[in-house]
Amino acid sequence: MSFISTRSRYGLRFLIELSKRRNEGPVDLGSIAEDQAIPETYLAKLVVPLRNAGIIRSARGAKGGYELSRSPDDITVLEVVEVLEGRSSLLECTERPELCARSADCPTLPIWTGLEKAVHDYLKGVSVSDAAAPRAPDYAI
Amino acid sequence: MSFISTRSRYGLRFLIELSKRRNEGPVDLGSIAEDQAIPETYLAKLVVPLRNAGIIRSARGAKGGYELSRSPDDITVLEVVEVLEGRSSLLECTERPELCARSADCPTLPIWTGLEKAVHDYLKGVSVSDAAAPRAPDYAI
DNA sequence: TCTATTGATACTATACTGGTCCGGTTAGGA
DNA sequence: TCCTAACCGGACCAGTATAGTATCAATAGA
Repeated sequence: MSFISTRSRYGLRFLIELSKRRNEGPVDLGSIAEDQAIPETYLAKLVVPLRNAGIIRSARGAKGGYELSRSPDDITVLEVVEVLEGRSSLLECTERPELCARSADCPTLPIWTGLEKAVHDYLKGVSVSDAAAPRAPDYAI
Repeated sequence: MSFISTRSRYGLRFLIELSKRRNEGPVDLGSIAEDQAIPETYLAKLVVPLRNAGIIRSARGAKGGYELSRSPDDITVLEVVEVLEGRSSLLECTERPELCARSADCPTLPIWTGLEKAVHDYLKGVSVSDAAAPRAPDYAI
């Protein structure tokens, strides 16, 4: 549907689970997939970019699984979204203005750039540990 | 690609043109399509929801065309985006939480709701006349 | 009536989303 | 050592959205 697809949404829920189960050692994908009701094979694919980005680390073999490789305080939702959506931007125009011949004097460009910044600032201000917190914090409505 | 597709982008540029050519009478689609370098047949489709929403009005026949039916101060970019993207939300979860069985205690829902609000507030604060202004106003970077 | 212009509908190519499937690799434990 | 739980990687697929194109009808001015 959009900028925030199931990739980000599932991925974030996965990371929240990992943060709740810290110091249990590696958590296997299947158990998270099951209790988050996310198709395991699909989740398995989301996990790849998260690992490549250094957000989680994996352990292979029996008793293997995944764990956060950093404190959940240090993982912003912005980073998760960028990694999982594979782009940092809502719009090509703001990310690569050179692709648009009109960008130099496009009257709408500053609007989209401003929107981008609003989104960016908001997402950067929320971390995985905020998300995992039991009570609704101040980023909520 | 996303929440802000060519529909919103073309549509907004179209409205900005109309606002610049106010009191010329109805402006024909072809001339705007040409100088904005937007495929005319595509733009013709975007114009329909804008008319239905009461943002523009049309005149048929020779010397026909389109004009803003309100002051460009009274048309927010939020309205344009909502009308042209056909939804008000980046996410199903925030728009129709009842569709998701988990929404009641989904830890990520407040995050997406907050993001939604940030986007909404920003877009509501910019009008077509702001966009048409020659100098970059304060909504810009 | 001729012609410019909107209005409405149907069609299409391409890419993205949200998956599934399957064979292979790694490593812990009996 | 061998079994098996778990990760790894790639191919594949159906459905939907995006960005158009094409065609024809309706309307109004000259």
